[in-house]
Amino acid sequence: MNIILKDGSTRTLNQGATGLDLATAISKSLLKDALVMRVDGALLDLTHPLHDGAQVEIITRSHPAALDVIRHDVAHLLAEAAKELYGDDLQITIGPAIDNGFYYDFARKTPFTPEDLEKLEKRMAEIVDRDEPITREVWDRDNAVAFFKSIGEHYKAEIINDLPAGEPISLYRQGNFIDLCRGPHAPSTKKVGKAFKLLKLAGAYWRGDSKNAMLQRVYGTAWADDTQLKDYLFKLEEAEKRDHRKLGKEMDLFHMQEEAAGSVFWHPKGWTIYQTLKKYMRQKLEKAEYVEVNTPELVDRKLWEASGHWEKFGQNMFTVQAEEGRTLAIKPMNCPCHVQIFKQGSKSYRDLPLRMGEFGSCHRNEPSGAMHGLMRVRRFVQDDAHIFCTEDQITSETKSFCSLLLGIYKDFGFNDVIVKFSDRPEVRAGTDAVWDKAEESLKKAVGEAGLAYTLNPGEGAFYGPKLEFVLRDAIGRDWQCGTLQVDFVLPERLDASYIAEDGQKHRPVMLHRAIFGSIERFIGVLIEHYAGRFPLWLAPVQTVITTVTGDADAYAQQVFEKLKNAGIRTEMDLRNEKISYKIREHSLAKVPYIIVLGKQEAENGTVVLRMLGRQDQLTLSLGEGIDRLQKEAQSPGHE
RNA sequence: GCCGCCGUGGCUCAGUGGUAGAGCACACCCUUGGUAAGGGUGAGGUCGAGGGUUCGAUUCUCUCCGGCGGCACCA
Repeated sequence: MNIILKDGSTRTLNQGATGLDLATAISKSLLKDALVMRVDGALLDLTHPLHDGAQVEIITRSHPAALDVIRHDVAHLLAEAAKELYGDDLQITIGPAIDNGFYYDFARKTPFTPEDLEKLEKRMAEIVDRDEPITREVWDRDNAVAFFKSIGEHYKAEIINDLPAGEPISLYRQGNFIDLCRGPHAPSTKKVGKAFKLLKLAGAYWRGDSKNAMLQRVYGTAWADDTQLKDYLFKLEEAEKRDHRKLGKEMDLFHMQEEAAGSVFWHPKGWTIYQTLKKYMRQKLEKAEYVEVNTPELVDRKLWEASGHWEKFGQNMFTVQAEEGRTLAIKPMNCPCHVQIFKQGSKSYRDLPLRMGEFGSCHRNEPSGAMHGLMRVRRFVQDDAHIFCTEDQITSETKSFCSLLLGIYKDFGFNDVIVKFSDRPEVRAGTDAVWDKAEESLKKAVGEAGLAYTLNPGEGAFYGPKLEFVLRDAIGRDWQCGTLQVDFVLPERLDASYIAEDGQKHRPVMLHRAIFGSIERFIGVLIEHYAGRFPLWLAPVQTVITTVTGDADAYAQQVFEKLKNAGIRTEMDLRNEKISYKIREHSLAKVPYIIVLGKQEAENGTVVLRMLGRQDQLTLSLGEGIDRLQKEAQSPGHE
């Protein structure tokens, strides 16, 4: 029979030949590196028989498609090792490949310990050395269920029972270990290699449902070779160094404490960043013709009942008992209040689109386990705004919002932005007809804005579909920050209207939108993105003036006053310490410019600018120095 | 909220069934030194909170609170 290879050439093989036979026929080195193969577009085991006319690509370990196979293989190594070590007390469940690695969920009464991870890892390496052949078998469904039940693997039996009828039940065997699995897998455990590492233990619900039993999940990473593994582990270390919780403490930006779990105590330096960002955003919004408002934080539950929040999200709202049994809720979002402002006086179509922004303080009672530094808090401020517009204006408003957002992200060096489109969730307000309309308008608008998007089914807000804007930071991690949500429901529920050209009352559409998302979270992202080394315009302390000896103190005082008057955020360090000591300290504090002054500078009226992390320095006249700093300290897009 | 781990001076961490240590930071003194740690002395902790076991608990145990890693959640 004839096999067509990737380069278009053909090979003639005997009837019934497998991928292994093909690889053997091509070259020894290919056979050595081959893991699986792609036949007519589908990944298969190399042991799978080929058919005449098949298009075949052998996937070697360096192939991009190999990583998932390797990770899946390693998950099986882990399961085999776990069965061998803890078999009496342990059931296997599922173990897929994920980004950068894999996990395996086990049901076991005894909790795993970190020492268990070491033991498991060792055993996995032994299994690789054993070079156990990995073979595929197709079983009859009932036999498979009975088999897994007989060996005490009830989770596996349940999975098989739930597989759609007609789906072949394939089992993979390696050594004494047998697992239900779709495959494909490498031909033997030796081929999987040892570029893996077990990383952490965690709990995870069976089938991802919090009503189900809690399983023990073991996470690991796996790669094609040791270099890739090392690179990844290095990257993890890098990410840890950038952790905003660690840097926030080191740089004295903010702190949290248990008396206010989930809320931030902003220190002067952190608050400077916060205010700078807010000021920057205000400028941008003003230019984009938004108006800014401010609304109450305590609002009667009646309004939340009317808006639908009480029913859908009441559990996450903090409430306060006011006099006479009146219940107030601390606002979890600003939209109902904005509708109240919109409703004051009568609105004409001429008033639309009305873009209403607020840096409103919101509280949400997040579950205790959800909190995470600045990234997930109970009290935060959004750069929130609601655009009241007509249906016809959805497209143009979405387009201009997208361009505003992309421009702003660019100012922070976020040039990679992914857009996700989330459509109707199961729990929702509004009729299907309204949802059809909302989803359709939003899709059209994104298309016209020229943005590609991926679909995020069922993830929309309860009142409407949404766009989520995900940015990629300096070390390649994704953060969801911006959002735009189309809402036909809230104006209806809260009875907002405007008078259209026909003289009749019409419902406006609301677009809920944010660019930073929560300012708290955005600062967290920025700290990690910049690794604490903020650009000058954001740096809480822009320069520190420090002297070589006390002789220059008087001159330093002059420079300090001038810089302050020029609006530069400056600190002075006249301590009786060696200059290298002071430079080290301020460098570690990530101050962008250290200004070193000594006798020479005092005599010549100059300043020496030392940029963070650089050895070379700039000697300028005081005037030039101030000009330079002032220019660089302006926020992007400043006029 | 769920599973596991953790909670010791301002910070990072060690340690023990007989009420505690290190480094850095801090204070004072000496040192006036030109680009990433000069030296000395000193002060500082009811060992997360509350019960229990014990002659005695920071240490063992339970409950609670908070943090960390995930899961679930995320308007």
